[in-house]
Amino acid sequence: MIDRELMRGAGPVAILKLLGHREMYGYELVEALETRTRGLLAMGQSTLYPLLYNLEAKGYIVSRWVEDGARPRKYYRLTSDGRKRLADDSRQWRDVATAMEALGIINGAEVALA
Amino acid sequence: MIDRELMRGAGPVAILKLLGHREMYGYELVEALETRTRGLLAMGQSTLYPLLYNLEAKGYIVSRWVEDGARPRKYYRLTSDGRKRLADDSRQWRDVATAMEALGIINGAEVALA
DNA sequence: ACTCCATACCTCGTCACGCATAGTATGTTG
DNA sequence: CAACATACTATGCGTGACGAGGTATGGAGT
Repeated sequence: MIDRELMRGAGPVAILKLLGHREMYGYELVEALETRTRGLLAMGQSTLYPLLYNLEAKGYIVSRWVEDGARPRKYYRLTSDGRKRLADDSRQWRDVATAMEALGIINGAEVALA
Repeated sequence: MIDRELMRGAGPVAILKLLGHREMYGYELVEALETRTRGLLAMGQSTLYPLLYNLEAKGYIVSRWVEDGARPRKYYRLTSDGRKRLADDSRQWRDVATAMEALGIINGAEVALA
């Protein structure tokens, strides 16, 4: 399991990325993170739901209730602002990964950034 | 510049890694992060110093004052606990990088973890 | 029928941490 | 002799993860 502080940086991007494909509901996201990342980025409901409310409040995602099936579900999808945010966050993650490699933390190479 | 939440996960490991090579003092670390990561992981003094105090309080690093030169400097070095923590954090970072790749955030591949 | 687990949502309180801001003190440079 | 660089310290605000606890319904086993 991953540390809390690492999750702070990784959580939102992961959610935005998943919602970038198709609309999904909360419980589904919890399971998707568990299976798609083999538990590495797994987060509980008490982490996910507030995170979703936060992303919605900031306008990166929007929700709609669907009452068709057995239980009511709240589906979320990305807004255009959300796509921008996802693109920006992804760039930041690539940057950090680059820096981590430069320091020799991710890979053993440890070269100064040229 | 990277977001503060991302820094929360990246900051401590980066410092531990730098101190893994040789003992360094605060101001030197600020500059090392700036140059070694091309500003990607740059942090100000008000972020670094409290971070150092925190790592020392947890026993991952120890400090000693050196009065030889022009100004007094406080040098920090890793403890054996610090090495363990560095090893553990590095593993977590590799895990997160793996998960980010699986989600297609770092690289475009986007494969499920096999 | 009844129990238990899975599904699906929501809420509150605690704790940690980044960093802006501000302060102190000395060496170096124009 | 005024700026600027070096070097460390202290404080307060805002943000967010997550444990713990709560509600309600569907399905599976006995």
